[in-house]
Amino acid sequence: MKLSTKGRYGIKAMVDLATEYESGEKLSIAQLSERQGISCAYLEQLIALLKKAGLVTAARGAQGGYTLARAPESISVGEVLKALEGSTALVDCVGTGGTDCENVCSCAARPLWLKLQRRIDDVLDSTTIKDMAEDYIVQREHTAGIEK
Amino acid sequence: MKLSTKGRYGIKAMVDLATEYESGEKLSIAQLSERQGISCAYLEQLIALLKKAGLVTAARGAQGGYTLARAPESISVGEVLKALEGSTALVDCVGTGGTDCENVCSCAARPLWLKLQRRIDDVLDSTTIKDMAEDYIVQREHTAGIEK
DNA sequence: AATATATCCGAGTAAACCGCTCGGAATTGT
DNA sequence: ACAATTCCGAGCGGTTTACTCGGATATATT
Repeated sequence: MKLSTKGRYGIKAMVDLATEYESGEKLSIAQLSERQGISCAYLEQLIALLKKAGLVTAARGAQGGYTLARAPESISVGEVLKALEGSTALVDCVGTGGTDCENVCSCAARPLWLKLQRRIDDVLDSTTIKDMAEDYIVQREHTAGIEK
Repeated sequence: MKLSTKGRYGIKAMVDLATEYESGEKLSIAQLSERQGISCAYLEQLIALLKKAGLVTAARGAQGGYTLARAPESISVGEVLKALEGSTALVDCVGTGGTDCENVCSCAARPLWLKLQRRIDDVLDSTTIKDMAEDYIVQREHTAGIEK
């Protein structure tokens, strides 16, 4: 029942990209990797997933980099997680893609999984990358203040 | 972000045991395995975890078996899951056992994980094995009716 | 045109985890 | 004594995780 680093790192990268959305600045893998403390080569793969899902756009070549494909307030955390992990379903039989489980209607646990999944998706779908970026900026400034 | 079979099978076994709690009947691994369609040898391991956590009590020897250690209404699903999976935390840094993550206060994602975890634990801690057993019994009777 | 800087892409890999099996020791009712 | 059980540790094939690496491709700058 753990979230993998894919999900965690990918979210962090998206939040970081969101902080540059207003200015339109691009961020390269190297920059993102540096700022978030994630391995370059690995991050590259995660960004590829986000790109495939149409969440970020890339500019190739020198001075290239990535930007958010849409406004951060229009991107939900759930959407990002889905792009990275394939699905946010805790149990296969409550995923959006239906189920292979043939005894759904005699499974004692299914009502619980459904309820649980609904709560999870509530949070995931109602939180946007912009919400997170705002928290992040506040935190960053606060930390900077302490270090002075 | 998947729940393993440990958690799923273990919950099913607990629910099955709950249906026999009133009568005081024991269920052997073989019976549980048969009734829930889970491999004997594997189920044995899961039950061992539940026993270690004090959720079931065992009677050894011939005519032995397992019973719930406490009333099913006093056992939350969260407790069972914790015994089986070690923790219900989606991300290590929001687990009950504190965190090893040294940059908690500069992590953009932590507020999200905290919120998400709180929602999950709400559901898990407020649902009891008895609740599930009741659903299960209703379902069983309904299915039996259809088959006639 | 050359070069440096990027993204893109596929392959590989060590370690952990999952889901499960097996063999046998210990215990206890009949 | 015997059969039915729980108890316990070890093993194991397959998948996933969390990476790394090497090189092809694109492009801004000089």
